[in-house]
Amino acid sequence: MALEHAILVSLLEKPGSGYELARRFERSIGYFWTASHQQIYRVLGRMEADGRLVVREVEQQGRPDKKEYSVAGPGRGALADWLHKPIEPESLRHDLAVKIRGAAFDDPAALIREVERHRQAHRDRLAHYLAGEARDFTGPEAPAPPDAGQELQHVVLRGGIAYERMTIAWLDDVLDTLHRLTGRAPGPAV
Amino acid sequence: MALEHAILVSLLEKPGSGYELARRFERSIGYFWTASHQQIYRVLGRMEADGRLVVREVEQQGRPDKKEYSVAGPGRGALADWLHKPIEPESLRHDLAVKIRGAAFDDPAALIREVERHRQAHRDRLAHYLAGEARDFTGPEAPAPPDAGQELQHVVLRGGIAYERMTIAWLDDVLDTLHRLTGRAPGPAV
DNA sequence: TCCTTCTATGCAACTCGTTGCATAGACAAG
DNA sequence: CTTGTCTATGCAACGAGTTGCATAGAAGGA
Repeated sequence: MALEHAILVSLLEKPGSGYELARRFERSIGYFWTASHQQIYRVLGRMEADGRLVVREVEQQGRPDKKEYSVAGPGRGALADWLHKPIEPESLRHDLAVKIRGAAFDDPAALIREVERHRQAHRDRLAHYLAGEARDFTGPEAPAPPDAGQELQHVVLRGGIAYERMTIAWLDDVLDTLHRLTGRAPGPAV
Repeated sequence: MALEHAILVSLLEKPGSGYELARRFERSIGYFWTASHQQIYRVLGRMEADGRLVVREVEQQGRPDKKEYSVAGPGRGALADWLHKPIEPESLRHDLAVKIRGAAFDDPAALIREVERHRQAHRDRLAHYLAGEARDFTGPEAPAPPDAGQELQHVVLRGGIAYERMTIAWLDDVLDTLHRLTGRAPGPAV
């Protein structure tokens, strides 16, 4: 149930509504965890019922009212418990790799466009991460000296950057392989 | 439902029982997709009911009988459909990153052991992958020249190797950061 | 006026994935 | 002869995650 913990961390960094959390999960938190708004609202409701969060109705001008959540004592305790408990090193779930291996039973050439599309998506993400890094950590606007929270956010972001760079390089390798196979043996190869 | 497709690919590479598939998902297929035996048996049953797989009872000596599954025409068609349909670039789900960011609200030093443990697990996986690569692709026993299927399996494995190397380097970065924070500001830092 | 977009919250139904448990044949060690 | 291990299959219950739909206030444009 790591979504709960990701929400606790995000709300400790800054209280917010379900809608705001959903947007954070599209950017900074989204570097390492994703969630849809339906999931977030459901979990927020449960955590509030369990006493891990407190909610405050906030009236707004020019917008619908919102419910701002923040972390209660038991929520902080639950997060601390989880932080002190070992977790299993996660395993990959990589659809594209399944496709690549499946291409042996279809037309490898047909996969080239798909791989190029993914490569572009990763290039876009990398650019986005680098822009965020410059804005928040390495640029002239960045706070100096950073506190522990910022150091930790930065090292997580560096992980995202390393991941995207590695993935782009690997997709280049995949494209080379597909071109080689296509040149050598056009059409289905089984 | 990529598990279905991963099973189809694996059974096209070589027919097998649920038990055998579960073991493959602990090794070669497991480089990029994981599944427990319960999940596999359930999906195998459904796919057989849907006519995507055919099953054959095989009597064995010195072992319980097994059910050997292989891919039927409709299964191959379903795989081809999926291969030709674009998929979304996957997003990460990285528990450890949640913990690292959460450490700002706890004791960063307490995380060092956990990160070291993960680092060791990734080193072990890397060694395992490299051994597999030498055995199947780059060593003297490897088939030469490889066919398309082997080329594609190899490039996927190279992706796993690149991922592990990247992750180990990143975890070193994380450890440096945690040591720096611990030396500078022992105890909780919020 | 209607349409769209953005903010904001939520339900219902379904599939996917995990956890715990159960069964059972074959074989080896003690 | 019991215990443990490996092979082999499976159910039941639950929690996690996705998809589709619904509602509603505020703002801006056609």
